[in-house]
Amino acid sequence: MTSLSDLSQLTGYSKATVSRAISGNGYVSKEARALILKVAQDLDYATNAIAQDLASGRSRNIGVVLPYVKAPFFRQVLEGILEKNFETGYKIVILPSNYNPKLEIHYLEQFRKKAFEALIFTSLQVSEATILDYQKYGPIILCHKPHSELIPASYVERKPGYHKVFQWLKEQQCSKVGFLLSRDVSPTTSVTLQAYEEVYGMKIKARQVKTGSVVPDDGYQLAPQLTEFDSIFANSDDIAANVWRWFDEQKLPKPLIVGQDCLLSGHLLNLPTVDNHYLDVGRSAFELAISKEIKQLATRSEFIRKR
Amino acid sequence: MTSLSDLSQLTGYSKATVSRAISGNGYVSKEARALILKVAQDLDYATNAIAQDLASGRSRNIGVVLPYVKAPFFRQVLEGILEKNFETGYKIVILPSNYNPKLEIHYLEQFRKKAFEALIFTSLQVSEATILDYQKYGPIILCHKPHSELIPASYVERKPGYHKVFQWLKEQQCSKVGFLLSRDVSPTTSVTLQAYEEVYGMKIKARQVKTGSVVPDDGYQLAPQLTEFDSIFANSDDIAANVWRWFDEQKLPKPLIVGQDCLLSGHLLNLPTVDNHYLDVGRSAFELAISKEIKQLATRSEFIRKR
DNA sequence: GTGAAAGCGCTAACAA
DNA sequence: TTGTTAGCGCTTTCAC
Repeated sequence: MTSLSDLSQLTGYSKATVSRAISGNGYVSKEARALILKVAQDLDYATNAIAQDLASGRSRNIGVVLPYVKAPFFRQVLEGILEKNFETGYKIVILPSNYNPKLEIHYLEQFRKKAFEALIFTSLQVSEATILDYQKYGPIILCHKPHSELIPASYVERKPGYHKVFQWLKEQQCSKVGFLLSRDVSPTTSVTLQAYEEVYGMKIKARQVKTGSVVPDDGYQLAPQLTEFDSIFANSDDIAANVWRWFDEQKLPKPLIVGQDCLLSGHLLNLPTVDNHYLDVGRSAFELAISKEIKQLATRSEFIRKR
Repeated sequence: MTSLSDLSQLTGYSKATVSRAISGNGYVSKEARALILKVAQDLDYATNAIAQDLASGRSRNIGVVLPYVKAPFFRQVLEGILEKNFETGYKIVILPSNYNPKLEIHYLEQFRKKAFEALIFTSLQVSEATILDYQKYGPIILCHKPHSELIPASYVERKPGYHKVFQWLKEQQCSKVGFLLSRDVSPTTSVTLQAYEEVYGMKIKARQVKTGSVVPDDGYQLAPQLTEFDSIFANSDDIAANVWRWFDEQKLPKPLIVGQDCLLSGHLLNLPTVDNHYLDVGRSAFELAISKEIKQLATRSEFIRKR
């Protein structure tokens, strides 16, 4: 555990000179540098990152709050963040929230204590007011469209892709569209239903919508409730694929099944899908996190009919 | 940016008393505490995590080195780590290596500078000698079986599961087994071929083995070279599924295809698989990281014929 | 070119 | 119960 003082003592130079020699900031004579570096080498000296952080007042940590890593959305957003972060010198810290607002608050508190220089929320349980509150401690980025204009965000503009989906389903003469969604109320849910209503020009009926569709197997579990439809819009390829599997096993005629997120499962079964470009969401979220600009970046989703 | 000193000045109490009041360590009179906490509240005071780290000499960071997050192995090991870490107070820092030894060294150097209290390598490019070298700075855990007994590790004991695979293939009268592997030389490769040779009692022939099978699509690309086999052992369900897809598209009779890792793709197509329990590998790796014990934990793989 | 000294913000041993 | 003091290890002015 060699420290700067040790080097200072052993070389006879002051801590300041040693610091300069080691860090390379400021003038040091050739001989001094040589000696100091040599002794440092011999003693296996390394600067203490924590002390540097304290002295410079920065942690270079960026926290990424996410409920879990399995889901395509969270996984890919994370991937985008890591990609952009590559070799920037920031450390990406994973903060699992499990959708628990208490935990989110806990992370916000750590943020307040300067444990992180920025926070990226891939999912938010606490209120936007709370976020607005904590913004004074640094950049907090959301990964969905906030109500407030004052919160930086990087999100998917889903409408365009969804419109295309429903236009296509309409062209295919589909008149009974069923929906698989995760929750009753969520921004994604409302934009989905809105797009449908705009294209089909009719209000959606409650029975068209099945919620509780989160993990792949939910597709299999919910499929029996979908026999009345001629088409299904699922919230993920993995789920869509499991709907397909149920119909396949039952030897029932299959409805048109549209998935999302361009996953392997959908590819294998040749299901149409929506590419939501989550990677880009992650990339932009990272940019926002280090830029300290308050702006909102939208990435447009894209309907992929054939692959 | 209120600091302890500010509180000390404003309340008239010493920094020590304020520190005690805030942290809850040590005696403070009711009145003192009340006053101090009130002023702290009013000033929106928060202890500085970096300063605490410096004073306590710990970062509470654990670095996880991984080439990328897409692959099931890395993703699931990470998941296991995060799960075990949940609410321990450690911060899990993702260190993408891209299989680049230079980067690995870079992270080891940060480790030396106390940026991390422990390091988990899910994949290792640098030599074990290098790891042995850096061990003096703290625990470094590997996620494959090391040659040296002196390096803590959590890994999959693949032999048992693989044996079962080949026994089953033999029972099914498969006499021409093809292999899809990522690299020519790797611990996994050799254990795979060894298991085959032990069960079949014969040397493997070079033409049975196709390498360069890494991402799902590689299965599709390599499939045309597999027509001579009556069975295929692939290194992942995703890859196995793509082999299946190619045969399906060509309307060729399908060989028995065995995958690995219990992924959705294999499930959809009802392919036999090997569960390598990567989650457990991650969980144990984390335990090792905080335990500072030098031991090696093996998780046995498991053949899953029907699901 | 170099060094003294003052911080960064907090903790902890010891005294009072 | 509280305060004094001395760090933790490094950076950075500002003189010399």
